[in-house]
Amino acid sequence: MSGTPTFKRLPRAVREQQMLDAAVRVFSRRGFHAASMDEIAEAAGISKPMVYAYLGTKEELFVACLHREGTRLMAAIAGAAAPDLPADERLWRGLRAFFTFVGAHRDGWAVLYRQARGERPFAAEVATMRGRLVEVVAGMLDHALRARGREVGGTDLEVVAYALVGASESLADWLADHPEADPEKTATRMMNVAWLGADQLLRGVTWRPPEA
Amino acid sequence: MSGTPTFKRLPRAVREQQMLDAAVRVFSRRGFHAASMDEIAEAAGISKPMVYAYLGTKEELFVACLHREGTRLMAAIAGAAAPDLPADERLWRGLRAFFTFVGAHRDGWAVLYRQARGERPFAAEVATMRGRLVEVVAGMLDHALRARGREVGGTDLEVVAYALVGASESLADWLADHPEADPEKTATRMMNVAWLGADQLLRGVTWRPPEA
DNA sequence: GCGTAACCTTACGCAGGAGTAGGTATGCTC
DNA sequence: GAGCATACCTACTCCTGCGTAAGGTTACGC
Repeated sequence: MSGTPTFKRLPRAVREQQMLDAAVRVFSRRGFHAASMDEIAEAAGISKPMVYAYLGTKEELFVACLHREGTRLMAAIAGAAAPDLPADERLWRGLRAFFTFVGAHRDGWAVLYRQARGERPFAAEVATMRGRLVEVVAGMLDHALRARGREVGGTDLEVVAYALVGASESLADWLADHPEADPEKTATRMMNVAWLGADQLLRGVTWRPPEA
Repeated sequence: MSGTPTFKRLPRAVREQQMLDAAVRVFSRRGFHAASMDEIAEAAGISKPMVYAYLGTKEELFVACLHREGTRLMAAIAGAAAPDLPADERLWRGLRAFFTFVGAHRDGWAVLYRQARGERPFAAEVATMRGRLVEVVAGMLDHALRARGREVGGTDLEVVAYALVGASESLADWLADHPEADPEKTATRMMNVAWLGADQLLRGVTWRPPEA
């Protein structure tokens, strides 16, 4: 029987990556629960027991996806935003790397941001990653503040950083749904909002609620 | 058999609200798929067939939750941000209403923001709601711009509005996880970031990427 | 050339959970 | 107080999809 000449045999490392690719694609569209292991196996061009043999249960497979995509994303950002640059330059490079990455890995982004957030066992994983990002941004702001001889409460700083990260994520999500949009231009827009606001804050300008 | 004297009979409208309350609570914790109709029924103090009789299938039940919580949220914001106020005042009141609502309806927020986003059939629903919000914010910015004799491209405006909404959502999510945090204070922090940045933009200040 | 290990398959067991059938109790109307 | 509609229940059916058992096939070392 040589109708379909039984696909080539491949070394484990290669197959694992193929499986992860397929899993990310399927998870991104269907979500964790609605995705079936059969569909993932088929998308990977392999049979189901192979997936179990190499990557473990469905949950472990999802975590593996999360780790791979998350690590790649963080590496892209960290690689771009060298710590010895001035704050605005660092922010700019980080943002550009971020949006470029999302533009080039829409599925991975969808898994990280849309699917993993709500599902009980995975949310913590993502939260930790975001936490590291927030810390970096907050550290950047703090550094810039001290350079200007000013100081701001830790929580305030953290919350501002959180807002900036959130805005970026949100724009990234917009980008993921608009394939025609330019990542670099999106990064510029984000930079406009983020930096102009942050810059004001750094100068000591603040807004206060009306007394009424 | 009067061990548990079979709970009181209640009119349909009341039971429906109890069921929705329970559903929102369960969906917010477990997500759409992981939540079981049995658990929801039990949380509502009722048996499963009643849920089907009143609210329909699981999917319809989820949509009903989405609608109720979404409508409440939008009403809270719209009721606070009267269109005849100056832009900053409007933004401030809208934000305050938003964060107050989220602080008081954490479960509803979790369903809207964490659970409904990824799941295929529901994401569109939420996207539409967010779209309306973005439009309102963009309209506000546009109005403020014209009042200062300036004008900005539609896409630019929309993207900035999107970023502001995203940052707010993100902070709201932070708030949902920090019961001790004060909604009003969070709103003030958000206003600081949003308005200072927006204000700069309105004045025509922009940031440009370095030529390098 | 032959054992052995790694790669890969078909075919199944089994659990959990969506949705329903069919029946019971309670209040409301006249 | 008979009849009817509405509120409510227990106890099923059936399907989907996770995870596995048991067996075939290709490469590689010696």
